[in-house]
Amino acid sequence: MRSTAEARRATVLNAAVSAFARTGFHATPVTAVAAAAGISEAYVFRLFSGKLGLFVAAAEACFERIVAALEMGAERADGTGPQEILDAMGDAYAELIADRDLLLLQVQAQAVSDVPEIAEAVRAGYRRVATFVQNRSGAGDAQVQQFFAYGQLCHLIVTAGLEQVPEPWARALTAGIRHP
Amino acid sequence: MRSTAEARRATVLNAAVSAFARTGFHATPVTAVAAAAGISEAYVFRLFSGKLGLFVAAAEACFERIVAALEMGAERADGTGPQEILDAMGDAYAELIADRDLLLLQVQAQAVSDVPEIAEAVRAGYRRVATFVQNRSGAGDAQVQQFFAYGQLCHLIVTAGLEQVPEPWARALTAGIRHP
DNA sequence: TAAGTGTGTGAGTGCACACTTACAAACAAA
DNA sequence: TTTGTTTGTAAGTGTGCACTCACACACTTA
Repeated sequence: MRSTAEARRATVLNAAVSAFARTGFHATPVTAVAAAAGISEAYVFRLFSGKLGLFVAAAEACFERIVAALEMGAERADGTGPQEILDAMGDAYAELIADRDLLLLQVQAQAVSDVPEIAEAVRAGYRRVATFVQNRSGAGDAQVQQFFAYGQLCHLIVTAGLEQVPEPWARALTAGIRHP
Repeated sequence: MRSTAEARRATVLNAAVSAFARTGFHATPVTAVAAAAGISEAYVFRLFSGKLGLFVAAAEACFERIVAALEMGAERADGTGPQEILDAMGDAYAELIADRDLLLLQVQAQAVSDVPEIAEAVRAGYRRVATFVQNRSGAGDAQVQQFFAYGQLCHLIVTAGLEQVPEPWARALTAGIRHP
């Protein structure tokens, strides 16, 4: 036995997050994530229930990591006020722009939410993230809403590569967004 | 001659916007948009240079319509101040939630922006929309940025169907967003 | 009427890819 | 050593789909 199935599942999941983030659900063959994980395609199908199951698992892992990143951010907040914690979380989230994977996978998942299982995973993920942000920061609805609005703006900035665009309209959209 | 190629191109484009909005680039066969347009698949390929060209054309049409919708909104603004015009545009954009097509196609296009031609179309589209918003409203960078941030939040609300979710976190995210 | 031009399609072709199956090797327990 | 279980794969299978091509019909012009 080379390794346990559980360990394999974890490495496959990592590969899946990256692969699906880059090329999306329909454009990433499971051979690609199998190759990235260093195992055969057939074994991926044994470890996960089809491509859809793999994608849903990757999405769940994605939201899990986002909550972890926000928690890390909140811990190094300057103060204990809601807005201070929210700002610290925002900085932590903006740093994920370096990763790209977690940002992009959310966009990919939203795009394929005509598949009911994926839509449910997206809702569950945002439920998890949003309730965490509410509870951890103690902020009001309007503040939380603003937090997520600017988070979504990050998705546009990353997917369209607006950081690289020197024109005024792009500067306006990216102003104040931390880049690492 | 049943019709001119130009007229056909327009109806195909309408069908393409709807079809791609729902199922995205990779998951919509051009047979689907051909069927929706009431013509053969082969003729679609004669009217457009491949599936990619069709998608890019659809995306461009999408942004064109968005600018038109914002213009309509701006015209019925209460006052002439930047924020008043911006708010009126925001209401107009929120009404597009009823359409879904224009909202969703943006999400789909962003998701496939690993294809260079599509990324460029997205940038061109947002350049068009953002400069229009800037010029037409006369608002400052921060206001414009906020406008787009909440616009992107609309995309999340629509794709995840958050309007239908009665839980507090979803209410927080959707608060104040006009539904028609 | 003959030739030319624009509109339209049926019937392929080839390939990518989701998923299966038959099989093998490593390890454990008896 | 034998039997069983888990990890792993090579080699298919079937299907969906992007794109092509040969061909036909409508309409115009000389």
